[in-house]
Amino acid sequence: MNDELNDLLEKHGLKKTGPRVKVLSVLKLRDTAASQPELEEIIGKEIDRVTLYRVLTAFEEKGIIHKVLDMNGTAKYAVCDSSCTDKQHKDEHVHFNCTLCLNVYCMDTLHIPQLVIPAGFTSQVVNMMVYGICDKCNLKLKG
Amino acid sequence: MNDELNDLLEKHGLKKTGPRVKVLSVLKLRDTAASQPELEEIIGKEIDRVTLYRVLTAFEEKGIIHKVLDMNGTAKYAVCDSSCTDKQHKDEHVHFNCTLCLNVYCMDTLHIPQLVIPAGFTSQVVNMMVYGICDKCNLKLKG
DNA sequence: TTATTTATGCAACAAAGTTGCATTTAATTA
DNA sequence: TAATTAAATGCAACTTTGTTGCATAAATAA
Repeated sequence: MNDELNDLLEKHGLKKTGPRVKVLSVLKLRDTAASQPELEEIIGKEIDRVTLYRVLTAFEEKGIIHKVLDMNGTAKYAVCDSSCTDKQHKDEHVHFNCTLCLNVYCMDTLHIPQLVIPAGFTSQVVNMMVYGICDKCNLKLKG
Repeated sequence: MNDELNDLLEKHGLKKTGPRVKVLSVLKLRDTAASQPELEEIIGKEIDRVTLYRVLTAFEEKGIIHKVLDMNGTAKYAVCDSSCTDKQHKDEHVHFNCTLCLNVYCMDTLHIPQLVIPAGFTSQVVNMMVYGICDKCNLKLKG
């Protein structure tokens, strides 16, 4: 696993530092996107708050992770599909934000429908977020 | 115009207060969504910061306006279609966030495509945001 | 192994949003 | 119309998320 992380960092031209390897390993293991405050809680004070923000920003710029805003406007990050680069993010999938547990899921299989936008406007990126109850919370409610 | 605003407040069971009429009149005249900080700048210190937040929250709960998050995670508000109520928001249209002027437009004519979401998940609201260059900024760039 | 570039940690700051409480105002009722 | 009451406002203080500047430390290159 550590080799994989090192390769990923190297491939994107990032130095292999403690904080970067740690953050990347945490994100890789999750099935939901994580915010800086969440990572801070998971990792603890071994990594500085500001470093977390900078690591996340660096990863995003290099196309290792992508950013999604949750329903509160908090930035959450998830590991990108391996085809992402610093030139182009291929995160054009739908995201799901659970209104109970607040988790954000990448719906990798759901890709965003094409839109015809009005003349005069130019589209760069399209974002689609479904708010609702996730599978785990639904189980808790019904079960 | 003032009659119209009063009617709107009354219809939704809200007292007609100075701050509410003022905020509603400002929002009605705009073609882009406004955040609390923007409203604060437009209106000035005649209305308290906290009151602005509370007025916006009240309007949203009653279905007079709807909330959209811009690319920075800041909440922006726009007047709803008249068919909105506190029970159901009919703001299922696409929003456009200009990456230059940061304005958020309601694309009232573009409605959000239907999605089939995975089993186990329950959808409540769907949000679709297009990021790009708006018509006015495109004119400035090309003209 | 040293030099150089880059990343980290710390402190301080900034913006957006929230909470508690006293005061004022709008609507109600007498 | 005046008194009552419920709700809205203003103010102060606070919280959370995110940013900036700068000195120190660590990773790669020479």
